[in-house]
Amino acid sequence: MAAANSRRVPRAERERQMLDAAVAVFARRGYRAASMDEIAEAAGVSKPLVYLYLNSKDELFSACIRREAAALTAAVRDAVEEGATPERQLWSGLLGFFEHAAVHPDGWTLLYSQARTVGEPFAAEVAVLRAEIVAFVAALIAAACGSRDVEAYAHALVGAAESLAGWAAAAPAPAPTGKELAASLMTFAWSGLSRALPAPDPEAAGGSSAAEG
Amino acid sequence: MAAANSRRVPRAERERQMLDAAVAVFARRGYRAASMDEIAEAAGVSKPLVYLYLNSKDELFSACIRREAAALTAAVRDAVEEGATPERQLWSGLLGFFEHAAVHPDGWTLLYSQARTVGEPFAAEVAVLRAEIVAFVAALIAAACGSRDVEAYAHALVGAAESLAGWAAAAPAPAPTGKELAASLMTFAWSGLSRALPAPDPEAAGGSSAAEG
Amino acid sequence: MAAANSRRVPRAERERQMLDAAVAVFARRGYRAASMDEIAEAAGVSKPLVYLYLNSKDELFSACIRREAAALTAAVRDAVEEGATPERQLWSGLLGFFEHAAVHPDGWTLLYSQARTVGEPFAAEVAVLRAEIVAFVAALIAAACGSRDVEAYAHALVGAAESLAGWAAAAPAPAPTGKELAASLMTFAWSGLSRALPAPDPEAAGGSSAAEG
Amino acid sequence: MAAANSRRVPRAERERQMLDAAVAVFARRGYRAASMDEIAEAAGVSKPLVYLYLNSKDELFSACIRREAAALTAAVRDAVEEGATPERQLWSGLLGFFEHAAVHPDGWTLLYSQARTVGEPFAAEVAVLRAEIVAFVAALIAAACGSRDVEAYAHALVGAAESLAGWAAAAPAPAPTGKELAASLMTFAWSGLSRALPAPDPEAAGGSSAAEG
DNA sequence: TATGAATGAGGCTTCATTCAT
DNA sequence: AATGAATGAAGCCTCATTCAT
Repeated sequence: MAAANSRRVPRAERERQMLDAAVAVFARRGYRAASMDEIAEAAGVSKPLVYLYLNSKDELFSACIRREAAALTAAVRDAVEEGATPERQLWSGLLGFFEHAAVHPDGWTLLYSQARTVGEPFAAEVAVLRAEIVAFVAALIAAACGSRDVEAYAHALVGAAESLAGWAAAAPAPAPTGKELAASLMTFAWSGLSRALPAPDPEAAGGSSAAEG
Repeated sequence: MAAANSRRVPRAERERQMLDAAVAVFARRGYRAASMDEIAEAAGVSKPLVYLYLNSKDELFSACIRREAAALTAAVRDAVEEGATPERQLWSGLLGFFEHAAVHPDGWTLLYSQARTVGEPFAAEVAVLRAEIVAFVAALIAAACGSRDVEAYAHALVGAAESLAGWAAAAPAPAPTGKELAASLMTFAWSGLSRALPAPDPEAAGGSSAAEG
Repeated sequence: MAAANSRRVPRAERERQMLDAAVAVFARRGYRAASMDEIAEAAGVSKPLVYLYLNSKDELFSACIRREAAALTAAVRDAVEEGATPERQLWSGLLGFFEHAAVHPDGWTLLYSQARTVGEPFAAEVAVLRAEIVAFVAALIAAACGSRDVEAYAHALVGAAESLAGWAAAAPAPAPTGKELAASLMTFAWSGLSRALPAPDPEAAGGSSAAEG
Repeated sequence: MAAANSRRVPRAERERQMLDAAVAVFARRGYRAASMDEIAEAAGVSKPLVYLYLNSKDELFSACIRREAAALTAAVRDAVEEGATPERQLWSGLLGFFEHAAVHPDGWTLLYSQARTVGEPFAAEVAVLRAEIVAFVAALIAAACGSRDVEAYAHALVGAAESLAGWAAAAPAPAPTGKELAASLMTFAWSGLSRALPAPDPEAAGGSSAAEG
């Protein structure tokens, strides 16, 4: 009824379809409110098949988290320009993050909103992911500014990025692009952290919003 | 059995007990996973009494949100030094926010983590609260910098504040104080927004005057 | 639908009704094939009430076993004439056993047929009960005959009693009475064990079938 | 995966494998708790093949009962020394029974414990088997003693034999041998039934002649 | 001969909610 | 003001069974 799937699909593809459906439903409803019935229908299969392949609601949710976390970290890792200045690395990482969040809003919501509020053991999985990101950002900040209080700054920056991603996802039609968001956040934060910076060159910083928009 | 409550408590007091219990349970478990049984037991009353006073799980949750939102906005409003400079207003508001969040972790979790992830109609109530805060911050930013992109900056700042509050709540024993958090955030953000600031050391940016006490 | 129970029954009585129904259903269907739906209907209550009072199918089954085991051991213990000769004690115990089994066929079936074939942990509970009975019988045999191989004889005697009880339960209309069964078994076994017995006096032995029938 | 079975096995062999697996699983778990999945895996084949050959769980269980019942009756029939005295016939039949039960514990459990507790129609099949055995024993008793109450005695004797077989199956390491069990039971019962026997020592009662080997 | 893919039906359990006192 | 007794509805999960190859 949901999707006009062809019968007799190989297992790997079915699993992907199920995970797609599950991510969407979990993101929209949350872990508890999502029903396996709804997920199965969204995937276009019967409930027992979901259990045959993914064992339980817990394991299904966990598989969703792991898949989306892997996709997000891969997107950011691939976006970061290795070898560039810390500032430029941060810029490119933010850009990768915002663009991934824009393209995969369900995955983003799953990680950011849902998985963190569900109790253990899921929250722990996401906490690890977030801690890695914070540590990465903290390292960049330390490399660039040698600032004290690096951890607080990193948490603030990550929180700001998350907030902007959520804002953009909920924004009406012409939502801010990833580039605009990254530029805003760099302007907002970076020049504050490295207050010595003379006149933040748009190109060096990754592009100010004025130059890019 | 849960709490050795005396029988025959006046209604207002009983309602407060119930809301206290409900906020704690909702914060810890989330809306769906919280059961009316657990809430009633935590409040030390029978379930029918909870229904007699608060009508339904939905209304109970809504009442929790409203009470905690009112408490949070009151705390911030009371903390803001009216008539001061925008910078100083922001500093004092952040301080009020962090201190309230530290003292009322369940209320903070309820608003920040749980109410936002539950579907409508609750998310809307919290979204309104957040929008008000963002608008207030945006106005301060505009007054101080005349910056374009004010809305993005406001979202970033609010997200940073939320992230720091969550970090502090989860931090081990000597958690950062509200003052430290506010100072970090002001340093991180404010001096970035008004790049012209001469010597943005934490004290100068965070509140140099009598407000420190 | 099942029983025209009056509403609002005190808990203790409701629990008894539920256990009665559960013993009957478990005895007839076995643990796995019995459904909580059928038990609830047989008890004349809704399923949630069964769970409210008895927690789970496992615990319900366990409660049935314990209740029926206690009833059976009490019936046998009360029937045994303490201080009498071993032979007479065995006779009176068998009589108590057969009469209890005849009056409580569901309880008997539950213990003898169903609980033993279900896996752990239930089988262990019944195994303990049976071991106690075998030990009691073995002691009587030893006291009376000083026989070697007492344990094997006790197992044989208990098995014979169980078989006779099952036969009587399944027999058509004029089923053998407890007295007849006990007399048959005493004739069958006792005089074999104490082959020295000269001419088993019906009264001393508890009554031969000819004398009693 | 379960058993490294070679592909393309002839049907008769495959059916035997399946029945072996099914008897083991049914004996261990009971009819309801045994799953076709577990049976198929234990047999080292896929589930559809089990259905192709044996049609349904009911028919599979029925086939198991019939095979094990036939094996048991064949074992007893082959063991009985035709033409010998009733006493000797009973002795040899018991010996055959105990030895078969010891060698085929799963088959024995299936017939004695599981098939009888499952509802119709299986219980009827086993009831027929048991009735035949009881009738055979009753005839021997009648032939030997001319006793009244022959049916009760036969039920008692069969029950005693079953109990001893179960005891031996559950006994620790040096379990009683079939010969020991048969001797105990003959001593216990036979000399009781025919109280006249002069010196019913186990050897005399159990089989004094060449049958001992 | 043999199997990977798939499902309708049903069972255990929990929960928000109400009734009668 | 307060509660013990009770239930309709819904969710997670498993199982016997079949289809298409």
